[in-house]
Amino acid sequence: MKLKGGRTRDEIQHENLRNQIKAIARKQMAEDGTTSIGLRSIAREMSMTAPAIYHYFPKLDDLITALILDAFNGLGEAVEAADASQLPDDYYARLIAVLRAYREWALTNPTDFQLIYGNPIPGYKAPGEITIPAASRPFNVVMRILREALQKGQVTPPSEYQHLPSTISAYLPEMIAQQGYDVPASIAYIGVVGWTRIHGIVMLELFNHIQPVIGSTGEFYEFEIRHLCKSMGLNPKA
Amino acid sequence: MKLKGGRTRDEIQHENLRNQIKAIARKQMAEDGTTSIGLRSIAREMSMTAPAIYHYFPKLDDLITALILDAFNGLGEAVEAADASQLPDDYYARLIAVLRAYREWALTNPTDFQLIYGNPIPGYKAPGEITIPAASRPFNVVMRILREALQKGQVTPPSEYQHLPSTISAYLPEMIAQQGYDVPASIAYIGVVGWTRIHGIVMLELFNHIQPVIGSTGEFYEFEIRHLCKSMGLNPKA
DNA sequence: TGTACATCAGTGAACGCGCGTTCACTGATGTAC
DNA sequence: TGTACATCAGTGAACGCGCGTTCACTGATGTAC
Repeated sequence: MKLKGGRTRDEIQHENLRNQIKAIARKQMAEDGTTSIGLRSIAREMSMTAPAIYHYFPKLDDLITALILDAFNGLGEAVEAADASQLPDDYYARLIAVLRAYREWALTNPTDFQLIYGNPIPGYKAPGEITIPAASRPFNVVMRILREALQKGQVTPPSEYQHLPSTISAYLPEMIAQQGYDVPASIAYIGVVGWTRIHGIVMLELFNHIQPVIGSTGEFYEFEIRHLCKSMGLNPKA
Repeated sequence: MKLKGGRTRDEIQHENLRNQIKAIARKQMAEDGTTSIGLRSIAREMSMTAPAIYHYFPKLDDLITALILDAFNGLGEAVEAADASQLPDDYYARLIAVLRAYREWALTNPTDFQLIYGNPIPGYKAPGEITIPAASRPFNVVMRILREALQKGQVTPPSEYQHLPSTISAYLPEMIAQQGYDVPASIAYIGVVGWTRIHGIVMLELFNHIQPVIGSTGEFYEFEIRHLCKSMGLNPKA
């Protein structure tokens, strides 16, 4: 029997169970780390036998891939939503919102963040052709904001980034073309710089390395992302 | 029978075996991740029975603590050696060498780096009173260089860091006094900023997230640490 | 110099637990004719 | 409308493997008298 969307009741039920399995896997990760995902323990928690899980994920690796995809897409959606929540022509507000969203998503989904940006899971090999597009979403948003801001003349890449190291300036245009970013190399470069900067703060905060040194990681982050925008000539709307 | 240093042959033998156990644990981590350390598998590789290990590490956690300590100290020593390898009054060269050493140590000891800065090991709780002093060593080196450079007037904290967020400017002097850094808050702050910046690059490079975007991570790092020094007014010796 | 003793590294067996994956199967459901 | 069939979620048993930790013990060594 077909329902709307061309999916049968069975297919919907199947997907519901896949989601339930993933939800339990996420819970287990939160409790015991990303390496603790186990088909047997998930089955136990679902009051099922272990082999039943194989109807939904033929291999443990498939489950992990699904979790990683969900995580990348979750971060991507959070970042895109933050961007969309601001006035389209307020590039400063958009970029700040996006940078905040990156940190907030990491702090509210620490195990998902570890799953995608932390230690690899032993023995697991991610299928790049599937995960990479999802992984690019947050960076795509930043590139879009910077491109639009640049078109309106509201971004001026720092002068020292006009002359990049030779290997990098040879590489970036290729990457930019491939990704369709349509920005000058200096803008792509500063996007990468921004990413590494917020990522370093978030990583050190996530594992509690930086709190004892700086006190308030929240204020530190706010202060730093503002200076980051400023350093590229992107300022609050008058 | 006592030998030099007041240690018996037995004590030396005991320590040798502790080191051998740690070496095998490190090898296993390199192969299967930080969560794969196992007393039984170590014993197997040493052609021993598992209970024998308990003479050297009463708990698995003790072994992990020893590995973490070694890792922090290894990074600390690498950074200190890099500092010492430069002319004492060439603060720019010293800081650059130190920043390079951080990345190089991470890349040549990726699992040790994951052990101290990556995902926590499920169920393991680090004894902070032991690990924190070792963990501070690299940052201590940076603070020392900046303090000396400042005394010689060769560092000028960026103007925007003269006015820090209130919580942070209230917290830093306390932290500085406690650690005996003897620098103004703006200098401590920029030290933290520097740490988060190199850490972000290293983390993203270590897990291969940034290569596809920037091409050469080595040149990127070099370029960025130079700009970092420049941004605090620390320039190459004439 | 010889003997009694203490020390302690290492063994082997056991406890109680975990895991991923395969296999033949049951039993319910929906489908085709 | 009734029957034969295909589909597939889920079971239970098994395979072969892993783990940390405890326990009573053996056996060698060095020490004290």
